[in-house]
Formats: sequence, C-alpha cells, structure tokens
Amino acid sequence: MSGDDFDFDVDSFEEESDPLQASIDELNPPQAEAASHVDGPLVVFAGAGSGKTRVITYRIANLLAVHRVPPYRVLAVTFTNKAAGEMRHRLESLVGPELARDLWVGTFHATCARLLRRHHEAAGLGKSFVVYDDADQRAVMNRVYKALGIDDKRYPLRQILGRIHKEKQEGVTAAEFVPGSFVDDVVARCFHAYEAHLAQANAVDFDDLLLRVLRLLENPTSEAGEELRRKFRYVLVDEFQDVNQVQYRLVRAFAASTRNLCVVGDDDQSIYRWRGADVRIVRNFSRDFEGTKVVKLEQNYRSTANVVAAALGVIGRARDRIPKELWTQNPPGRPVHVVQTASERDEAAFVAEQVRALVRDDVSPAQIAVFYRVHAQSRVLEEVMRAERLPYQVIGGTKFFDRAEIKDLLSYLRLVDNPQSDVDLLRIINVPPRKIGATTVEKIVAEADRSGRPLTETIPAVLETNLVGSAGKKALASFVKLVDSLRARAATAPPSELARDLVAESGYRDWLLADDSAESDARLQNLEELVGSIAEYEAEIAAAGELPTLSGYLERVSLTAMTDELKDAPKISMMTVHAAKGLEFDFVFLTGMEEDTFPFRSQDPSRDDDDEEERRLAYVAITRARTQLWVTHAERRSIFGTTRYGLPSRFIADMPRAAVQHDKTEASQSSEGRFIDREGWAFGPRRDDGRPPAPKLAWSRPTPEPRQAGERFVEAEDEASSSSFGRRRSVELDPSELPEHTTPATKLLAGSIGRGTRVAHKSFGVGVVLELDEGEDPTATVRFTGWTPKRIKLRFLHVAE
DNA sequence: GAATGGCCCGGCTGC
DNA sequence: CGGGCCATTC
Repeated sequence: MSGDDFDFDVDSFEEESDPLQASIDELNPPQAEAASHVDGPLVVFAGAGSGKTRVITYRIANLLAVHRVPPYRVLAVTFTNKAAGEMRHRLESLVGPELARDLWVGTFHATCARLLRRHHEAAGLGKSFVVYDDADQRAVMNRVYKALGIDDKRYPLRQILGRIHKEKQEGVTAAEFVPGSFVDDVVARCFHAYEAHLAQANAVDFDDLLLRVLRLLENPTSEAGEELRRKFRYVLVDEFQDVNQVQYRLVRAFAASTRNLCVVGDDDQSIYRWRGADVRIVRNFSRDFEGTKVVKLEQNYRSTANVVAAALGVIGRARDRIPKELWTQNPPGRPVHVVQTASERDEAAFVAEQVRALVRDDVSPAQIAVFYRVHAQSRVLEEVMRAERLPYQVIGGTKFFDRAEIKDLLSYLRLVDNPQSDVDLLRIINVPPRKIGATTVEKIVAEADRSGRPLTETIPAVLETNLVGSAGKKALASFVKLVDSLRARAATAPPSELARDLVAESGYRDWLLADDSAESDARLQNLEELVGSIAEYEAEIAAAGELPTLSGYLERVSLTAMTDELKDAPKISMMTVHAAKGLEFDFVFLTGMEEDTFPFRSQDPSRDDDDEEERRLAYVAITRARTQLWVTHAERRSIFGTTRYGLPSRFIADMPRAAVQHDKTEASQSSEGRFIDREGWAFGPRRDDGRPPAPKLAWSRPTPEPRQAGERFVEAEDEASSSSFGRRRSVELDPSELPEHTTPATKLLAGSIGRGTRVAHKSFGVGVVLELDEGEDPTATVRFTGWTPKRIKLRFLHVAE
C-alpha cells in the first residue's frame, strides 16, 4: 500500500459532498465544531444521546470530502464490530461506498489483528497464527499447571490467569513482571510457561493482539514499526472512557507523528474498569496533550425529559465527574415507571404483559429492549417470552459458539489452519472417540513438554518409539492421516467445503447419527449451521473483492463480540446493561433493580465492588430509552438456588420524584414498598406527590391458585403454571380460553393421545408427544417448540387442533 | 476406553 | 442452579 498519491474521482465526489455540507449545517454549534476542527488533539465529551455518532461520521466525511485525506490514512476505533459496521454504513451514504471501504474502522482488537497479519513476521508470528479465547487460555494453563506441578486448589487457575491478564493489560510482559509476593512467584512461573506455550502454538490471546502491535510501534529500530507510526494521518477513538493503558499507548503511538488525535467519550459512561479501563485517561487527556481542544456536547436529543431527569438524578450523585450538564428540549413524556414485583417470575410476567400491550399498539418489537445486570437473570425472562410467543433475541450469553460440537468443529479447522495449535489438537484428538485414550494422550503431552515441540511434530516422533503400544500407534497413525488429508483439502477447497467434508471424514457425522436422540439431531443441525455461516462469510468477503480464507473466518469468529449478533430483525432485544452500551431503544425495561443485584455485590469478598461504576452503569441503562422506561424490582429473587429478599436499588431513590411513578403488581403483596432514602432511611411508597394512587394493575392474578397436594410434577412446569402469567393471551394459542382444571384431558386423552399427537399446554404452548406413560396418573413426554422435552401429566394437556 | 451419574464449587460484566 | 471433574460401571 503506497503513498499519498491517492487518486480521487473528483467529479463524482463533488456531487456527494453537497448533502454533506447540508447535514453539517444541521448540527448545533458544539457538534459542528467537533466535526470540523480536524487538526491537533481534540477531546469531545459527549453526553448520552447528544448526537455523538453523527458528529463522528460527519467528522470523518469532512476529512475525506473537504480535506481530501485518503481514506486508508484514517483510523477510527470503535467499541464493537457492530458500531464499526454502522459507522461504515453511514459513511457510505455520505461519501460513497468506494471511499468508505478503504477506511480503517474497527475495534482495537480487530484493527490490531489485521495489522498483525500484515506484519506477522516482524511480530515474530507465523502467518496463520490463531487467537486463543478464554477457554483455550484455560486449557493452556491447565497443561502448565500439570507440567509445573501446581495445585489448583491452592492457586485457583482462574485467579492466576486473571492476574496475568491484568498485567498484560497494563503492558507488562512475562519478562518484565516483578514478583512482589509469594503468590507472585507462582504467577511469574505460570506467566513464563504460558507465554512459551502460546509462542510454540503460534497463538496469541486477546491481550497479545494489542501488545504485539504496541511493541512494534514502540520499537524505534523496527521497520514495520516505522511504517505503522506513519500509517495513519488522522486517528479517532470512540468510547474513549473505556480504554485501558495499552490501548492508550497504542493510540498515542499511532498519532505521534501528526498529533491529529480525536477522542470521544463520556466519563459518566465508563463501565469497564474491571477490564482494565481507566477513566482517568479521558479525564486527563487535555493535560497529556498540550493544546487540546475541548468540546462538550450536552444537549440530549434522544430521550424524553423524564428519562433524562431520572438519569441525571442517578449520575448527579457520582463523585469525580468532569463538570457537565446534560439537558434536553424534548417533551416530558410519560413518567419513568418503577414497578415492584413479587418475584423474578412476576417481574418477567409484568414485562411480557407490557411488551404484549406495546406490540398490540403496533410498536415494532425491534424497538423494545429488556436489560438485566447479569446473564443469569435472562433465563426466566426468556421462558416467559417463549411461553408468550413473543419474538425475542438474547444478545450475548453462552450461545452458539459455546456449544461443544461447534467448538469441536472449529478446533478441527484451527488445527488444519495452524498445525501447531496444541489446544485444538488436544480437544479433538479423540472426538469422536477413535481409541486414543487419556493414557496415550498423556504420554504424548509429556514427550512434547520434554522436547519443547508442538504435538503435531511430537506424534510422528512418538510413532518411531515404543512409548505407546501398538494399538495406540495404529490409532494415532490414522489420526495423523486424517489431519493430513484435511490439510491437503484445505489447500484447494474453500473453507465451507472443507468444513462440510470434515464433518463426514472425521467420523463426527456418523458418531452423531449413531446416537439416535433428539439432541444429537440438534447438534448435527448446529454443525450445518456453522458450515452455512462459513459460506456466508465467503460470500461477503467475495463481494468485497477479497479472497476468503480459513484464517480470516476463524479470526472473525474469535473477534466478533456477542453484541454484534444484534440483527435488525423485528425482535425484542434482551441483554446485559454492558451489552446495551451505545444502543438505543424506544421502550426499555430495566429489570432486577434491587440492592445487591444492581448495584451488583459479588459473593467473593476479595473483589472490591465498585459502587461508582455500578452507578455509571445504571446511568448508561437509563439513557438508552427514548420514549419510555420501566424499572422493575422484585421482592424476592431466586438466584443460584437460594432465595434472596432484596430492597429496591438505591438508584431508584436517586431518581427525582417528579419524573417517576411507582406501581406494584398485584402478586406483590408486601404491605408497603420500602425505599431507601438518600440518607439511608426507609420510608413508605411515594404516593405523597399529589398524583392519585396508581391504579391496580391487572397483569397478575388476584390470588395465587391453590396448590393441590401431590400436584408436583416437573419443577419448571409447577412454577410456570403457578406464576402470574397463566392467563396471558397468546397469538397462536389462547390459554385463557382453555379451562384450567378440566378433567377432559385425562378422560379424553386416554384414547386420543399417543405418540406424535399435537398437544397444548397453557405455559409451554403447542408440542408433540414423544412418549406416553400410562398408569395411575398418565404422563406424557412432550417436546414443545423451543423447549427441551418435558414430562407432563396428561391432565395439564389438551389436544391441539 | 467410553459412558453415566453424583458431587463440588463457583457464582458478573467481555474483546 | 449448572458446569466441570471424578469415580464407578459397562
């Protein structure tokens, strides 16, 4: 990629720049300033909903169109791949697809991965290096523990790994690490061994992606470093409040030659301290860079005045803020609804009821979001959404790429791509079972550790010796043959084809087929889906005029944030508050607003909880809402097997009374709501503000249904049917019209239900009978759409038409 | 050597 | 509550 002599098609360009000028004129004065002040350091403090994205895109468009900067000399760092995609998309319509395509837009990790591929040699990596994720790191460390004889009980692996991670985020390498305590000696030994294993495997972890580029940049004698230092003329970083030390050093190094560095952030929205982010970096930016221009965007265009007021109430009590005042001209809108619910089920039922009402009023589900503090809270919400037939998608959490079969297939692919990757080899060497047992594997690993060579090289060597028996040798030899043939195929076939063949040739397909269960069926489908996703990738890359590669696909998989999965399908989005950063929705439900849940309190006393960060997190959550916000809290919540009785979150009390309306579900029977006053005093519900008392809400049934003795069946069913959504309407099936405790089921059913009968359950919807257990109390095993098969007594079922 | 069942432990946020 | 690990059994 050479020089500045980039040739523009000026004529076609002029036409495009007119709408650009028109749009810049629409910006308010500080926005326009931030977009057009292009030279020298600039920090933009962009309040929530202040039109930040707009400013950034116009700024870039301005650089390209007015200042004629070649696009490949502009680097824009975003927080998620999705944000990068959106930015590119917007720029396409501003400056045209050709220019937008050559911009460097991406996350720190994606950008560094791309640069490393280009400069892998200088960075000391093989061409097909792989990126090890969390699980891979643990696998490596497991092996290190075994080799060094370290006791996992005394030194929990996670803790040691976490420590190494923390050091790397500060830019500390194994060589530079100075042990300061007894435990640190263990950390140091593991650190060295861990790095050695990664190097041997031609692998990097997430931290390495950044560190290795940084090392190049900061090496004055490296040619690649010199190239990188001159590469970008303009550097722009979004969500700057969440950068860590390494990222900051990267940014500074990229911008060192020109000082054209623009950072955009909001210290009030800094929510990744636990990941090494340091708010002080954005706060001190203008001190670090002499002559920094400071712009503050303080007008909120996104939310109603009530939502803004609630958000300000929460963030106003934070310490250490850069002084700024968010304001809005928007109409007040509806008050923020704070709703007390009885339990997490009641809470979920309430959310579902409200969502249903919105959808009935023609609100697109895509404009509705449900937030929670931790993923564990999503399960109940999901169950109710499914039962209610409400279209939803969960962002993040353990999903597709965490499934065993997907990881297996990916491991095969990674091993084919990078023979040195021991973690991957170990994962699949006996999956499907091919008679290479634990003992054999241990021997090979020991030999590899002894010789310091990757397993791929060790296995053929072992075959020459008598370390393993003849049966083991035979099994190993056929495994080697398999991998070799796959690798040969990879040289010619496109990745998706390779993957498809792999499923068959590895024996994986037969292995799953042999197990004739519904589950293995689903796993096979998952594999097909993965193959499909590879094909999708190929089509996409080909459309961009590039060559799809296995490495490229694998890298995309490892770097794709879960938030990025968010499709624009008309579905309700459910996600953690962290994942919600940078997004906005018309209608937002913020759930689990109880002390200890949000603000979150860790069970682990050694972890210092950070109340300030929790507060900022709450601020982020609230400011995602455009039109209306519901804040729900439950009196009791089952979490990790125990029931917790929680007081409403302190953040609720921090919202100004005038902006908030308090309600309760009927199932919430507690005498009075208890709110923690700012001074810590409890007082009653806030009905003293001149508003009439909230109407009785109708989403919960008046009295809980009497539980009949001996009615316990499958636990989930029991809970579901006694929860408050039993009478909810649903689209395909209307349970409210089903008699609740009719006998017909049992009587009728005896004759009319059998294998394959379509039946209905008031909570699970429609399903198919897999098996019938006739007896005293006939029970059927039923598979409902979207659920794992459940055992249900016939009297709770009805024949579906 | 593989499959299955019990038990213990961790338990958040994520590139 | 659920995943991962280990011991037991086939």
